[in-house]
Amino acid sequence: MKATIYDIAREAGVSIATVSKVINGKGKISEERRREVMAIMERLQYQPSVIASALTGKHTYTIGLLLPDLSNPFFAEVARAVEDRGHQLGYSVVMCSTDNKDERIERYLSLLKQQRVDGIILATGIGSAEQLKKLNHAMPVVVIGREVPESNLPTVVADDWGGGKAAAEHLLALGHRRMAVFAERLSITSSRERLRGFRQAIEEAGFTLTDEAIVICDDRIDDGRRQASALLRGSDRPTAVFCFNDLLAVGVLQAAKEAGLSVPAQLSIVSFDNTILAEVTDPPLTAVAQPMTHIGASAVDLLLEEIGSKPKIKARIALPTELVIRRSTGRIVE
Amino acid sequence: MKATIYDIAREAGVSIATVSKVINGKGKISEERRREVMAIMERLQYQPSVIASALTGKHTYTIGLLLPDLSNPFFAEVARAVEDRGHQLGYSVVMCSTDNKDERIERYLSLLKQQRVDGIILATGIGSAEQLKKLNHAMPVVVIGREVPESNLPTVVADDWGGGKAAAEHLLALGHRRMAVFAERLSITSSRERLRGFRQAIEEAGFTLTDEAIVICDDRIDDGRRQASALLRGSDRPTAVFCFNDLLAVGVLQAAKEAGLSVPAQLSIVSFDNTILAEVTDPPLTAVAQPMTHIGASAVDLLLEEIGSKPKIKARIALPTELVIRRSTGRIVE
DNA sequence: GCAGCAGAAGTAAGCGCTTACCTGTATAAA
DNA sequence: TTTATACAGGTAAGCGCTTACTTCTGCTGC
Repeated sequence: MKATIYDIAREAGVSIATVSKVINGKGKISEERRREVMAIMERLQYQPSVIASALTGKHTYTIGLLLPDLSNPFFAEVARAVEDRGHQLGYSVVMCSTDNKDERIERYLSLLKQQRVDGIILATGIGSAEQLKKLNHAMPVVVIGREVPESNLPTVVADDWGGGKAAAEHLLALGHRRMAVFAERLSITSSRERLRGFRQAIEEAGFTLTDEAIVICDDRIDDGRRQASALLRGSDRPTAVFCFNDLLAVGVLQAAKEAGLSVPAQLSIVSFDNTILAEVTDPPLTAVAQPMTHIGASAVDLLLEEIGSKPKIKARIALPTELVIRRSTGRIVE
Repeated sequence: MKATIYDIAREAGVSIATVSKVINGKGKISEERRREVMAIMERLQYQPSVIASALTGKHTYTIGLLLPDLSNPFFAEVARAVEDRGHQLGYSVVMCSTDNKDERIERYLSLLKQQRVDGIILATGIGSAEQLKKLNHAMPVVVIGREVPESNLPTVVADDWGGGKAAAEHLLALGHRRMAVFAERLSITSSRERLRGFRQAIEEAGFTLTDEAIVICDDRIDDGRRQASALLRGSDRPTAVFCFNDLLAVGVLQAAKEAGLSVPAQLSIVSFDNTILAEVTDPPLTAVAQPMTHIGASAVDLLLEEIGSKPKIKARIALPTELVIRRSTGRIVE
């Protein structure tokens, strides 16, 4: 029913080796034969089987993308970029939303191995450097958005430190002194870097950021809101908060409104990521923009390099962030 | 380097057929042997090659999902659901953002065929019923969110008609009479159904919806905003608008604010989809909710049924929508 | 006029599995 | 004891490709 290389060969009166060669542009084939064969492939709507060719030890032209959640706009955007760049280069990409759960990660990894994907892009928290090394021993891996200290894996990250710093400087320039930070788990390097940059700018300005001012949240709107509600209730509430992603920022914004605080007159909010959410709230969010498209595309490029080349130059790409000033930040109006 | 079925067989002192049988739970194998073999697979970290088994004429355990854009929250949500259900059933899913461009659709389809995916879920506009039939001739297809009149393909849709009707009834109950509709291309059935439901409710109430009140937009915030700006400028502007998705609704909301109109006091907005965007705007949007998770999961179920069974019962699933009332709708305040 | 060679094509051995079919053995039926 | 029979397992033929190697022509160059 479906044409195979044999059908093409028979129809063209040549051997399957010849057909294979014209498909892959290898070996010496006369221009004449090449045309004939191509014409027949066209006529029979022949689609070479990636499956079969993969079995011969080559590539499957498939890569896996592990991320926490596809329905999170940040990751959706990155995923879109990975997909685009991948397809552009002839690769399919298999998406895996892990919810950051070890069990799911295990399952997906196993599935991807069975599918013999050519490599994996990890944008999700995976256990130890140890595990990662083991994984990388099995197949090429590129890590997005996180440094894995001792793993020496190719990585693409945003300039988290610089982003944190820029956020602080912006807020300082507006006269803010009492600030809070809403962070996801500080176990991941990107969060720590954002915090480090933020704190450094504050200290350089001669102020301090106490540990109490750091709130750890789940990566969800409602958790941001819940925790912000508590924080904003106090009389020594901050005049500005820096959120480590848009979801948290939305939560904080909602809490502020519920508490009757006007943004930015009484509370300034700086977010991180700059997904579509930042444009849609009211006021729209000042945010440290991550180059999501760039991140995704770079990860693919790195991965394919890894897949293709022997010399394994473990690259680490850091992409610049950019502070996008919108209306959620301003001077305090007494 | 990577263990194969031969390695397992050798190690266990059995034939590869036996190993294959224990892997797939077929044939008669003594409990004892089974355990032995399993233990060895465990020890050698054996991962059977889906590639190889696919070649034997079975499944690749991969399905393709074609959608317009992964970074659109609506589709991201559906994609997440498809992915979840798919993985749950042992399938990988390959995402393809088509931007609704024929050229991209073609490329993806060809890629998916070469990858020999077991089936395809189509959530994107594809040309004619003709093309679809041809595609379905090549492999199982399930269509999401659209009826394809003469194709007789398994389909999962939301109750668009009911959603449109509910939107109108809500607005009518609030006293609105001059209403506009912001729609994506009316060439797709779901848009037409929403419109039909909306119009029907209006007519049943004894009013009419003129063609001038129907604005066709691209599926983007800025296009919604641009067109809304023009519409809201007139003195005979509507008091309520019904948008066919959240992106358009956000655009309309932004335009309203720019025009100095307060929502809902001077303009009510009902959206469709109920993605995260609807919760995040200010005011949050009253919206006809689509059961995105349910849609995605059902599509997978339908597809796997299609893949597995001979008798081909072409199902058509219509899932209920639900009006979620938030603060973007209300009575006109003179 | 012939060795040497490059160009063009074919041969056949796998890649890692599944499966139809065959074999050998212990048990039940005759 | 002989024969049928279910069990447990093995044999080997592919699935649709790639590729190292071989073969056959027709030229070059001396």
